[in-house]
Parts: sequence; C-alpha cells; structure tokens
Amino acid sequence: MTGLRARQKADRNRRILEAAASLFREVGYDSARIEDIAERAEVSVGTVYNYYENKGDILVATVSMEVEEVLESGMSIVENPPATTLDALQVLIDQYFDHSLVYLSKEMWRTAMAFSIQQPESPFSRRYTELDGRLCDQVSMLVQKLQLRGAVMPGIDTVAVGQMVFNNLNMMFLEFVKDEAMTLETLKERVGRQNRPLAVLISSPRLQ
Amino acid sequence: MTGLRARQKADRNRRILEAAASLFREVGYDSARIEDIAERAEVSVGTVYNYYENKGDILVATVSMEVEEVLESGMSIVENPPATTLDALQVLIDQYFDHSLVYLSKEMWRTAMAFSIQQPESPFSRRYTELDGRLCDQVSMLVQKLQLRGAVMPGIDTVAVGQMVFNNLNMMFLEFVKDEAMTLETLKERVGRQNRPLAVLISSPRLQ
DNA sequence: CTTAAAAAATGAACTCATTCAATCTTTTTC
DNA sequence: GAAAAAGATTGAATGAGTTCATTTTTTAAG
Repeated sequence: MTGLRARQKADRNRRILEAAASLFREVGYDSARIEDIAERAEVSVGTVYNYYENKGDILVATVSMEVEEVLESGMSIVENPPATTLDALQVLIDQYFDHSLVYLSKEMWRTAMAFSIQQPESPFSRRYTELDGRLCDQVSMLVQKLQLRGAVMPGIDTVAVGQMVFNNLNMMFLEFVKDEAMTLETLKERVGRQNRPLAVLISSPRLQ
Repeated sequence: MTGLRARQKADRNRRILEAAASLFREVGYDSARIEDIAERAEVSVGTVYNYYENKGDILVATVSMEVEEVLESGMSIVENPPATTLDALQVLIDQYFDHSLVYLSKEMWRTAMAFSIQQPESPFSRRYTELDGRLCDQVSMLVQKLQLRGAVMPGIDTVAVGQMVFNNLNMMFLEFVKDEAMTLETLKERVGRQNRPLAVLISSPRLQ
C-alpha cells in the first residue's frame, strides 16, 4: 500500500489546487492571496510553496488541466472528421473555443498565458507549452487525415498547414481573451474567414 | 513658447524612459528596481508613477518604440517588394525578425508581451496592441500589392491571408523569445516552411 | 509684487509574494 | 520499540511594487 506520506502529499496537493482554482474563479487572480489559498487548503503559506514554485504556476496548473480536456475531446473529431476541409477545421476549432470558457474566465486565461510566456522554464509553463504543441499536432493530424481521405490534395505539407492554422487560432484566442467585450461568435467568425483561403486552396478541386 | 511646466514634463518623461531602458538592458527587467530607475532619472519613486501606471508599462513603452521602427522599415519593402509571393513574404518577415534583437533582449520581449496580454487596458499595452495591428495590416498590404501586380491570383482574400501569415509569424516569434536556445536562423527556417504552402497556392500559376 | 489656485513631486507606509531557519512528523535502522 | 535520519510543515522576516497625504513648484489673478 502507499505510505502515509505519499497519501498526505497527494491530498495536500489536491486541496491546494482546488482552493486556488475556486478562489481564482471567485475573486480573480490578483485578489486571491497565497495566504487565502493556504487557509482554504488548510495548510501554511510555506507549504503552498513546497508544492508550487510560485503563484503563477498554480494558475497554469489549473489551466493545463483544462487544456488536457480540450485535447481529449478533439481526438474524437480527428478520428472521424466532417468531409470537407473547411468544415473539418471549423468543427475542431469551434470545439476548442467552446470548451475554453466553461471553467476558466478570460482573466485566468490571460494571466496563465502571460505567465507561461514570461516564465517559460517553470514546471507548469513547460507542461502548458507541451500541451499547446500537442494541440498543434492535433490540427496537423486532422489535415493529414483529410489528405489520406482525398479531401486534401496530395503533396501538400500537412505539418506546415497544421502549424499555420493552429498558430493563427491560438493568436486569435489570445486577442479574444485580451478583449473582454469580444464574443465567442465573433472569434469563430473571424477565424473562419481567415481559414477559408487556405482550406479551399489545399482541397482537392472536385470536392469544392 | 512652451511653458516651463511642459518642458520639464517632457524632459522628465524622457529621462525616466531612458533610465528604465538602459537599466532593463543592463541588469534585466526583474533586477531593475523602480528605486534604481528613479535614481538614474533623478526623480523620486512617486514621480515615476506619475508618468507610468506601473513597471510593466515602462517596459512596454520602450518595446513599442522598437515596433514603430520595425513598422517603418517594413514600409519600404511593401512599396517595392520582390517579384514572387514567397520571396516577398520572406524578405518582409526576415526584416521583422532581424530588427527584433538589436536593442531588446529575449527577456525584455517576453516580459513586454506577457504584460500586454495580462494588462491589455494599460496605456502602453493599448499602444503595443495597436502597433501589432498595424504590422498585421502591413502584411495584408504586401499581399494586396502582389495581387495588383498579378503575382497573387485575383479573388484571393488578401486580408484573411495577411492576418493568417502575421498571426503565424507572431506566434512563432513568441516561441522564439520563450526559448533562449533558439536562433534567428531556426526561426526564419520554420516560418519559411510554414508560409510555403499558402504562398505557393495563392500565387498565379504561371509565376511558379 | 503678493497671493491664491492648480499641478507635480516626494518618500514613508502599505501590501503581498516569496524565503528560510526552526520545528514537527514520518520512515528507516538496529 | 527507541533513536537517528529524512522529509515536510510552519510562519515570521524580507524585499520590491505601489499608494497617497504632504510638501514644493509653477502658473494665474489682482
């Protein structure tokens, strides 16, 4: 059986993460003090720092869990995507976007993304960056799948296309979280327009 | 003539910005204390805050000046670009990248970009975002110019293409500054590969 | 020139994130 | 099962960004 120490450790870690996530959602990142997180998790301030390098890392840890879910729910779309390139990309990307605000606020996204840029070497920044890379791969895999099916012309560099589409949607998502007034609908429309030229041009002529 | 007050104000602002920029370059963003900046600028700590909302805003102000230069140097390329789409994009984008590290370190870029994401409503974040938008427009204008010349097929949505290319290069630049080990050459190669499919496909057939 | 009003500068005080030496708890050793 | 070693927890102390009541300087009015 697992030792007492290991169980306590896992439990404390869970408590800290849950306390932080709920506080971030309730009062926002800046107003959530480490002292408050520690109190809610029933540990001391010092203990919080035994589990996470700093405040930003706690946030990025919670955001990363969200990205993992998005990644997972994207898999089923890649396995069985819509027939046309444009539709397939649209469905996958809209799925990403729709997931984004279920558990996280725009402020949490902003802070997490900012942190992972500023401190790219922190443990959970690395994790976040790695997950971003996997999302990027997922888009490439979708394009490749479409190519194998004949919807995308042979000879097209599916990795390059996937990366460009992903980088574009990621940057647009960044603009979205920077602008409290922008709606999900507007985001989707804009990305849809941006994807169209490339999606149409890489598609096999008979399928347009 | 301009009043004494206005002259003093402009002079203090210049001193603060220069003091901050030099300190950021010498010791890095985190190690440069507001107190040090104030001392070098020969003002008090409080005065620094009369001119800039917070520390990040000072950095973003210096970075924005750099982006303005990049924007300006890009204009001449847009006015008279290379003949083929791929070359034209490559030359413009390489110009952006080559400029980026002349006065600013990767750390300064990271911190500035992170700050403008986290605090998008601060005065200089707005300015930075606006300049980013103008860079994006510049890429679109290049594509449009190529279209008018016949190098890019008529009917192509040049704005959509420009935005996608810009968002991609911007995200790749972000990856570049996050990774201290990545060289400018690697960055250019990767973006070059990513641009190729789109650049080739939007080009008029006879020009390939 | 004097004085009142407006604008700016100032720096001590405040708030948190972060650190670390001391303490306590769990595991291992004999 | 006692003692030593290893592993974790603790919270007071530290330090840097930010605030704001007070003071100083500039401008405008009489």
